[in-house]
Amino acid sequence: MDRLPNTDEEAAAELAELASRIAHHNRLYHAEDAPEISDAEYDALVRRNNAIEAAFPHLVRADSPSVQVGAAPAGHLSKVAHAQPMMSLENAFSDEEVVEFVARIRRFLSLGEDDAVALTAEPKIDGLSCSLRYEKGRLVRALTRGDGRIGEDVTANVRTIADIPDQLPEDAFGTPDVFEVRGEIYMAKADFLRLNERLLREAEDAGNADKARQFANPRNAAAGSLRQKDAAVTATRPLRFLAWGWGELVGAEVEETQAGRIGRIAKGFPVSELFAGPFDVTAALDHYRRIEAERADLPFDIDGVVYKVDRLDWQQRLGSVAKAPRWALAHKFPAEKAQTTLNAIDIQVGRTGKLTPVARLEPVTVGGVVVTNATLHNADEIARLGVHPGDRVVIQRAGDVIPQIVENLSRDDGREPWPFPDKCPECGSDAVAEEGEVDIRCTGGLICPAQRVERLRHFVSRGALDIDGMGGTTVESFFRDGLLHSPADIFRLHTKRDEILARERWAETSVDNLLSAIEQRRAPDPARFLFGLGIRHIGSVTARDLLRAFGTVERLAEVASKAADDAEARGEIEAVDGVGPVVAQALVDFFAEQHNREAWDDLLSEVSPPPLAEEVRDSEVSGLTVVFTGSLETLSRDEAKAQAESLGARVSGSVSAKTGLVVAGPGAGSKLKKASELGIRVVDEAEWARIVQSAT
DNA sequence: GTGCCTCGAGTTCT
DNA sequence: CTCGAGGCAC
Repeated sequence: MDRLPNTDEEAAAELAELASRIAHHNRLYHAEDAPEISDAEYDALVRRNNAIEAAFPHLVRADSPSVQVGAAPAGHLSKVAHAQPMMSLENAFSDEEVVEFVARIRRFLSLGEDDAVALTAEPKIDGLSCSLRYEKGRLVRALTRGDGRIGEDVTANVRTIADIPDQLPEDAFGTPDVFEVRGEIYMAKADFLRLNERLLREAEDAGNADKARQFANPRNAAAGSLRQKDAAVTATRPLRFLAWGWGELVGAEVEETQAGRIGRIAKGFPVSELFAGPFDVTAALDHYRRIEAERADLPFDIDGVVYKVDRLDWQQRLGSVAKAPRWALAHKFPAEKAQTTLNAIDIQVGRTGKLTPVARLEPVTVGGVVVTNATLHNADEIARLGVHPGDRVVIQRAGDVIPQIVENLSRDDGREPWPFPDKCPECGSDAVAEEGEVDIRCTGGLICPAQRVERLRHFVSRGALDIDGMGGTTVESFFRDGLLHSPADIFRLHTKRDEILARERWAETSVDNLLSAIEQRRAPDPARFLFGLGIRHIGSVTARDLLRAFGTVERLAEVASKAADDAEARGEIEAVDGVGPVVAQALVDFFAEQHNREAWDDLLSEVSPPPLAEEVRDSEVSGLTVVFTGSLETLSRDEAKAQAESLGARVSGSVSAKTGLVVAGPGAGSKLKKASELGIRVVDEAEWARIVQSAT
């Protein structure tokens, strides 16, 4: 590193420059774009900044990056890509599934009768996964799991956690170039209770006990505490850490087993006392039961047991499927259940007119959160459960989140089934099920205020026009107060500036921001625009496929109108990939409807979606059909597909004589075999990245 | 006609 | 995230 500045002037000037450069790179991370510089270079900037600040403490700027590390502009944390993705785990809910997991591994590795698959087993702590990156033994960055590929930078906050050392102990680790330790940040149950008491006391002292912000459960408390903007607040929160794995390793000593490497990590980090193995399946399941028995007495919340294949070379060979490794499994404890009273069954009307019954429940805590609503899906589900308002029901949170009613304790088949309405509760129109369908829909169409508001919400939603400052709640309240009736009205809101200003919580700046965000959408992406219209069966993917075929929304409308009585036009629509008779009919119906035509013309008098312009770069795969197979490690399927399309290639799911290139990741099977039989070029993910890079 | 696979739609809570 | 329906390949 360069020498430090000698004078205040030099130091101040360099700090100013560093502040602006670091802020610039933070913005790039935040925008989720490919950063311009590597993590190491970024860290060098931050370290340089900190070194100068240490020498010239009186010059620390108000906007200093050291104050803001981990805190990007709007109070959000900056986003950084993981060096190696943090995968999630496949779940199992029964012993049989665990046995099948091992059998699958045996098949995959073609093991003989005598080869035993040894597993480790450890409790799965209910906290936040976090990856700690040590370079040359020093902690340089801590990221949350995020979506697995990109996490949130919580370095400054993590430095306040006592369980996490700043420096890897050299006697156990040496000084590897890169050593990423992964584990769980959590809050112990007792600490959680004390924290809530403290928060309540502090609120009382401040004279607003009723506004005390307490946490619902230890997991939320840990998440809320870690993701603080101000690391000083995190420092006052009792966070803890348990290591369970690792990420990128460069220049580190290599072990042969999971247990071996965890053993070494344990020399620098807390590791669960219940980590055990290697086991055969029977012993692993015994360990599961032991942990389950101790569950209530453990100092922290757990939601299952994780098994991992002990041999690291086997882990390597097994690779991963989609987002989860094949060599690990989370054996979950049975979902927590609770009893409560079904107070009422309300009917919600969705944007397609679907009537969805919702159970309003007497609030009850299940799995750490208070549940008050649960969907009942449709009339069939109500009949299956035989529920009526006033019944006692059993609910559970399935698949970790969404509450569902699993049993009706007051079931009495002598009763008439709950009368599902045959009129829309919002507009009074007939509500009927279409031939062969379970769902009951309001026939009111645009007469129905619920449908109108839901369609407007959909129009501005993130996958559609995505207008900043115009969320679902805003749309709803504007609609209710008559500022908006149809999508086109959004683009006429500028004539109602004073009315909006008169509303609560709308000041000059926010109104101006909203209006300018709306102006930015006068020429919306045509595929998002089409998707936003909410035509049945036309989701985001089909909308884009249609525009690829027709170029502009005007041309699509023309063909769809003609197709009502022109077989040739209909054929043109059905020729689009992924569009069959049902989707084509939905499109035709939409344009045949008078209201829709009027709304369409009105809307197009305000906005002009340009022709679909997909930048197609020339590359060695232009015009070819590409097939992705096996697991992709640095890309999601969607991204890979988007990349291929941006290179003018088509993407297909199966290998045939028409395939031009196969991109195979680990675990590729039959498709890879077929490709080699047909003599098709096969490349790995790294080679694919090169092809994408070299496109012009 | 049968069986994947993909896409659309609806949903809970913080 | 999960379910069901639509599309398409075999």
